[in-house]
Amino acid sequence: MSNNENILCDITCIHEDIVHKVKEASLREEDVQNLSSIFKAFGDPTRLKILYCLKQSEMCVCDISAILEMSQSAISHQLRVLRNLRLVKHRKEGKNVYYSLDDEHIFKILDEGLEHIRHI
Amino acid sequence: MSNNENILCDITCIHEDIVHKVKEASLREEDVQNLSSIFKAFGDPTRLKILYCLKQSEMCVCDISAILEMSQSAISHQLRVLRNLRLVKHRKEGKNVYYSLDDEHIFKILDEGLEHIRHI
DNA sequence: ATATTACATGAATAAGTATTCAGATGAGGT
DNA sequence: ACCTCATCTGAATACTTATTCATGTAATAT
Repeated sequence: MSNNENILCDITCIHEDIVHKVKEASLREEDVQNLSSIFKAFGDPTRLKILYCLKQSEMCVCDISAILEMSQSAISHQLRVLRNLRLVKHRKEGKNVYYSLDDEHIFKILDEGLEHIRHI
Repeated sequence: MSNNENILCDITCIHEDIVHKVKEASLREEDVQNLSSIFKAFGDPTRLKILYCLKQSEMCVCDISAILEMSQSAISHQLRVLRNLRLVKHRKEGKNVYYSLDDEHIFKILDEGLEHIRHI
């Protein structure tokens, strides 16, 4: 190490070559934020259940709140989060609002996750 | 609807057939908890960066803290979270502890997510 | 033995977040 | 016009969590 590339953390055991290479290949901060936001959305049990419901069928808010046995307000708040992240889309029909998954990728991410836990 | 399957929420617009069918096909609560825990782990920027580093190479704690320019303690705390969820494994060698991704699935989930945000 | 290094850990604090409650909006029916 | 129903929304609260700080531990070097 010897020379001090590391002003912030005074740790001396650094494997310079690896550190340098991996640091070069870092994700852009913007991508990290976007990506972690999406995973965070999947990371709440309620939202995960909602997404899993919508994976099976388009549905209105009251359907979801009936299935999950939770208040309509709680579901609505969570749907807003999912909407803002463009994980779900909605369509108005009379008094009802129908939600569905926005993208095939959402399917895949869900399935990949499910396959993982089955595998443990 | 007429009959009251819905004691918890007194909403009356339920599409009984869909609700019934989707409720049958629900994930087990245990699976939901496990799966959301894993996604939640991916949902923190720091942890996501750590995982992305380890995707490229096995690494010791101080390497990671150098790359992310964060305190060794912060990294260590997060590594514990990842360890508890079995997303990373570790190997001791002298004073150093080397971390790496535990499973091919972790790769895939990361990549699937990345592909998603590239696609927006 | 003593000092140093790499890492782990408990406690504390600050920031974030999920749900509830109360109320608002907007569409339909009477 | 009035009421009901489906949904949304802001505020409040209770809970979770990420980082820091201080300290502990185990391995190595002197």
